[in-house]
Amino acid sequence: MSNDARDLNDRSLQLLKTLVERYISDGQPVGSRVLSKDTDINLSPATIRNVMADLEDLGLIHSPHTSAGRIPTVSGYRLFVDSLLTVKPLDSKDITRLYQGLSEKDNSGNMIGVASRLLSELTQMAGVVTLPKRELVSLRHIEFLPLSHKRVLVIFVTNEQEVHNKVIHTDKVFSMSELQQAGNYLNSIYCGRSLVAVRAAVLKELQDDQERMNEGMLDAIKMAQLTFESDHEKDDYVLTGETNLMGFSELSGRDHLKKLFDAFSQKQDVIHLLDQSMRADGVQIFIGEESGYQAFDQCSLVTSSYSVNEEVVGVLGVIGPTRMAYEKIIPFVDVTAKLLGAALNPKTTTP
Amino acid sequence: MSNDARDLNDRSLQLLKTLVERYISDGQPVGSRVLSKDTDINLSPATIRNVMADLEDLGLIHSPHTSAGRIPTVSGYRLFVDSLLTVKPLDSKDITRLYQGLSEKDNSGNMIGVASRLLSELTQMAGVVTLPKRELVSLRHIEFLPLSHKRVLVIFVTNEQEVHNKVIHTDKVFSMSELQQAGNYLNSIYCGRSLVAVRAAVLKELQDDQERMNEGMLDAIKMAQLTFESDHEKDDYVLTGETNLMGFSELSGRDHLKKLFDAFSQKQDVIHLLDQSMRADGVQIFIGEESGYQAFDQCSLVTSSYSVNEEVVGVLGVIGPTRMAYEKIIPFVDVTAKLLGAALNPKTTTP
DNA sequence: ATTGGCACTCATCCTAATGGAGTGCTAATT
DNA sequence: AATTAGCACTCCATTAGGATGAGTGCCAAT
Repeated sequence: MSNDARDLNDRSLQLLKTLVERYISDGQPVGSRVLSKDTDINLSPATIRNVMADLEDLGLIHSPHTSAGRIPTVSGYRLFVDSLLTVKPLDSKDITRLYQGLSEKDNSGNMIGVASRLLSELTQMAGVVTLPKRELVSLRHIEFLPLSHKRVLVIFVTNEQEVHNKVIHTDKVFSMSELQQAGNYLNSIYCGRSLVAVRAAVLKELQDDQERMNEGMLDAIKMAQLTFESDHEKDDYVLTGETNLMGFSELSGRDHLKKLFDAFSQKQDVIHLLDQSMRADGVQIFIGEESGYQAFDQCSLVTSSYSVNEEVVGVLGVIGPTRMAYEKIIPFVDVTAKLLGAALNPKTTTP
Repeated sequence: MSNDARDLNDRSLQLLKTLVERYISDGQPVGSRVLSKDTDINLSPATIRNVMADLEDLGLIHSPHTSAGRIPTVSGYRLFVDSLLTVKPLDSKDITRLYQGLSEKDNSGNMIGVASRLLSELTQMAGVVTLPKRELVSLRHIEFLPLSHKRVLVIFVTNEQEVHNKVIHTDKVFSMSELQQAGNYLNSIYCGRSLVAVRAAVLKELQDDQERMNEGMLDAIKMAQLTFESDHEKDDYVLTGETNLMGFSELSGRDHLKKLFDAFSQKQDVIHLLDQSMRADGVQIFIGEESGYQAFDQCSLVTSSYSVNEEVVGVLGVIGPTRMAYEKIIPFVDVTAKLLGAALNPKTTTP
């Protein structure tokens, strides 16, 4: 008696595969009987029961109670998606929708939102897309406007056309023209550099010799420091189609749903989870408890990082019940990530 | 036998009042027995039953089934909030929280979000705040940045410190400096005027004699026109604490919850509803079906417009189950609206 | 006009009975 | 040795019956 998944023979694996597929499509615990009719290999229910007992010993499936069929455990799903799953090609209608949606130049500046909406609409689950990483984002333009009470409104544009703004508190009152000069100065030296680079450069300037700068320059640098000092704009994401999740009976326990939606509005757990997918490229999957967050106990997350210019800048994915059609969702997320990356790449944009 | 609410005597009204109060606090249909013990006027259950029968005839209350107590109908609630309700003074802790939250100058630019969060946190229901009306918002600053493919990024600031942006498509390619000049020109003539005024003025310029303008001016006006042509930035709102609503059993029917949340993300129904409160000032209440939207069947909406400089600029409110503590929520919404108005008023801001 | 009394209705809760799906085990078969 | 048929068993789900209790409506008495 061994309990290692490696000495499972092909037949057992085949059986596990059909079991998972069947459970995903029906949502009912699947018994030896249906399994016997569903597989090509002709085996009697009795034999199948023996195999299932083995699979249960290995912790790949389990029955909710004595006289029910079996349902996959998290490990079962894991083995399924890692080794057994046969990916289905994308529906051609879906490809078209994705391609159209993500290539329209009109939605510039809201590509992220569009991507998220496409994910949720076409999968009928929740779609999530992180905003591109700040670190890999370059400064396009910066500008200051005076407010009352020693406050200054900073507007800066990154990555061609993303507009950000922030209010900073200054030591003294600035006039409109002073601020304009500061803006011009900063634009002239920092334009085109990444935000982290700017931040580093600014800090260095402040620590180094301040003598060789005139007052205006110093003020400008100080304001830049205030603007970029912290991760003021926490990594964020766009989540859509949450309501689709309310339809799934397995998530519908009242507490469960509340926890899930709370996690969505708290954001931090989701962010942390998505962050983990940032490192790997390609599709990554968190099944049920694997995520480590209670709120996602009954959920799976299929994610993929997306890249601009060969560099990973963000993550997108789909959130749904553990029992989801992985074979369709995985390629779907994969393609969406690639299309989004391409759409965000300024070099590949065609007139 | 008449069936007009006007010939209800004081006793019946008193009874209705306690019935509603009782139902709001307990959530159970209330019977003649408890009502008899709960009122000052000593009446036997039998008498009360007679009165209740009258109230039922008038459509103010009804029983879910033969042997249950009575619960208020929409009309019952309506009569209650209009004439019977005794408003409770705000909890002093709540006042403090509101006052602190809405007077901190740091959250400038996100006052709306803060207000919404306060509403939802302190009421444990959903809070909603519309963004201030564009029409009553004045242009502070406008600026253009060139993008690829004859597109231009417009950034404009309204109302001291709200930053908006939009991408417009132009006829020809502009250089950075051309765009800068256009911005300067527009700033010099339209600054300080309301967006609607700007829009009107721009249209007039275009229809009138274009001869007396030079090319640069004309380009600037055209771009202004593109920027302000439509309600591109649809009236919007900030909604928080939706998840609080999942706790209420009366809203927890799966369909119901889904419809409600769908309405939240569709936004348009909510917007339309809030719009109606724009006209009236002071607190306004929609009870259950009164709203006219199926999704809000089981909800009540307590709203109030908020004003800056005596002028109504937006609406805020609380969304919760029909069975909510109106006597607390109404003054709460009222005060929040006033504090938000004050907080948004640039003139009253103190150093 | 108010009240006590009484029959009646229904939801809720508990219990028991039944049917069915699926299992585990054993003995027979290939 | 692997597979299968058969059988007893377990447990869920559904149904039906019965008790309980809250609350009503109505009528006759006060």
